[in-house]
Amino acid sequence: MKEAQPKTTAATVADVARLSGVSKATAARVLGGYGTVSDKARDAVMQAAQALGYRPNELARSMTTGRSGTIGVVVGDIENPFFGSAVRGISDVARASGFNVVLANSGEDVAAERMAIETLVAKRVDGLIVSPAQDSAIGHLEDIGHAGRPLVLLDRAIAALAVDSVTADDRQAAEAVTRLLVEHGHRQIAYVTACDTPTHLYRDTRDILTASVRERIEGFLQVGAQAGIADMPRWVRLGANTSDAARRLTIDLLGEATPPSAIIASDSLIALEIFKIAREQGIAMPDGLSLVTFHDAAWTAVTTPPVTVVRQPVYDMGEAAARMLIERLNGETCAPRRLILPTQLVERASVAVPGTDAAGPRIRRL
Amino acid sequence: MKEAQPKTTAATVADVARLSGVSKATAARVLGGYGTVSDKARDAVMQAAQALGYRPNELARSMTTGRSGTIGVVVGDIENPFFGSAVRGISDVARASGFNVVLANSGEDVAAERMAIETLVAKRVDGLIVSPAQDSAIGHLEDIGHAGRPLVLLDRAIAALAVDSVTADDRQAAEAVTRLLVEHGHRQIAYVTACDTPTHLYRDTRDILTASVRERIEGFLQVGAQAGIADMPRWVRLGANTSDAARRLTIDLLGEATPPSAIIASDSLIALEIFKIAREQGIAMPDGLSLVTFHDAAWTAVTTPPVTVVRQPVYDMGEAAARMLIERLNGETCAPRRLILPTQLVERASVAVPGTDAAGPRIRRL
DNA sequence: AAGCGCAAAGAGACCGGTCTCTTTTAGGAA
DNA sequence: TTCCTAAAAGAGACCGGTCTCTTTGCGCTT
Repeated sequence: MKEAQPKTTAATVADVARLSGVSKATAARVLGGYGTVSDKARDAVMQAAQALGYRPNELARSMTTGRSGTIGVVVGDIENPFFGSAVRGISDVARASGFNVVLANSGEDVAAERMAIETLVAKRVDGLIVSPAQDSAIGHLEDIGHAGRPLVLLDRAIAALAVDSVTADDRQAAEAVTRLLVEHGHRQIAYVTACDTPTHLYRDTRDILTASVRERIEGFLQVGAQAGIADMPRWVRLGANTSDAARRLTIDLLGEATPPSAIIASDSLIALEIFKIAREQGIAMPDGLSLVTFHDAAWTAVTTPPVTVVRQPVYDMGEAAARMLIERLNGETCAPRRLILPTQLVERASVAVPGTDAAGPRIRRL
Repeated sequence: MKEAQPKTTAATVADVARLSGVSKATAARVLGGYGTVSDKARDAVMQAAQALGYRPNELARSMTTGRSGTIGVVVGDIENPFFGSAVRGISDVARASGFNVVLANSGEDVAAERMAIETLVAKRVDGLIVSPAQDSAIGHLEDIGHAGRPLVLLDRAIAALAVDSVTADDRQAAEAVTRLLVEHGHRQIAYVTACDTPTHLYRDTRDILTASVRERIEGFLQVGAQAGIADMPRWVRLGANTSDAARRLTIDLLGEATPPSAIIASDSLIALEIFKIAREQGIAMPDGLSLVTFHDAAWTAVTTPPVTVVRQPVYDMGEAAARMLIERLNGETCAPRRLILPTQLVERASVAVPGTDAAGPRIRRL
């Protein structure tokens, strides 16, 4: 048994070169797959590499080439199936193009997001895909550009930032949802979101720092106002960013003097909590309470009643973001593209005319 | 405006040293936070770094130190909420200890898994956490050890591999679930899993290459046999690895001459499909069909009826895996630890005595 | 005043690749 | 046979940090 390979330290090109009796440069050419080498030399090098169990050091490679073959992704919460799908879309495209994905969780916290981005840039990822927690503090996002790395915003565009973005048509979707409820006769419609302000209170759409949510609330308010509903802003509820918070908030909401007859949930995690509470409190759905949620999570089709949802093309959004980023990495220099993908209102059975037993007139809307 | 910073290329320690009038070594000491430096020098260097917008190159740093501050994670499918939670657990612990997470998807394909691991090792991650798709081909897993990186197996242990692992007590859980069903009077109990063999047919537990699933099936078969149910193996169904496949398989299963009166789903994605089909076909649950699933996915509490599940401490498993890995990185050299976390049978209302209207006798089991 | 010890700073090798530039070798044309 | 050209191989700088080893400078002892 002559397996006596030094094991103390991994084999390098220099080691392989020495064993195969060629120069370091030639060995590097073979192992790195560039330049021209004779068949004879190639064979010798390959054999030596095999014998030594040579594994390239991608770190060293990246340092000289300046490319790491890695894209950084910063999302709010991977546990949220919304981001789960998006990340899957990203990583499928990435892999197909030979890129790796480094994932970081921001927990929707700007400070954490800033740190994550700093680390990723320091690690020399080739580019980044970020779902920015807020669109007010954008210094750290601009830094990405300064560092010469392309950035693609996912799910949340930022007007002040001239970079590629992929979002769903949140505004339009919110309008459609609100209109659907209004047309069913609802006048007390609440909008519940994980998004928050320092005061936990809603006063102005300018206080909402998450772009997608702001758009939705604007659409919600506008359609409500158009329908002649007074004091729409009072129906906006912020801070449902954990299941506990969502719970407490919903219970308070339903216990108010004039509770809502319909709730719009800003994500499927919130919708789930609302669903649970309605069930616990014996509120019949949709008669006692109508519910619509953003994000067509898998479970929404399977409840009783199944939930009417805004279907966002989440996986596709991830794919598109990755594709745009990789185009930039391949030298694309066109003006920033703001891709807005259409959504789909999937009517199931969680919306009814308030206070009736029947599911009410089936009104088709897109 | 004297912002004329060269912008062509990022500032390096050498640049900072030059501007601040100290040696490269001193500048490096300040910027790298090691060695001893005078306050005067420190100030000068910091100021220069500020002026030049210096950002450390983590790549170069990793190359000399040999540590990248990164842990690699390879899972079957991030879109599966099971892995979503686990990854969240991993990344929370990682971040708290100053590590980054590089995520790779294997799609439960060994070849993809091998490639992912190879890349991660080449990128010099400090250690890996892997959910191995199969426990037959383990060469690429052994290579991780050869490369001097610790490995922790997540959710699926491999007897032949002497490394740390974190799993749920799958065997025990499967036994409890099967016993629950048997005690309710079920004799036709099917087990549906995403796991597959080349023939798509189940013949022997040795054909099952995913450790956790094998354990479960063994427990399932044993309890069934003990209860005197003949030909248990015929109830094992493989290959429900996409929602389409799960669908087709379930439809076939329910259409057989003697359909099952109860189904055990190996993961929540499969359970969801089964639920959908039952609803479509007008099969009342639990009277017409009992259902139990592994993984306490959020939605299982909210359906009608809510689903009886095996609660696995998924987030905790991720946390534990990360913790064990980091211990190894900090020099822990004890014998491989095989951590098996207990599960919990959460009885809800999807299990009943077959063919009755009532939910049957409520039998407590753990 | 000489000697000692330690903090602070500098010089330069090193990590493991890539890549430019130079030198050697081989093959074909004149 | 000589010359020219292109392919193949080699030498060594370089990427941007870390780190060892050496030198310098200062305060303190005796």
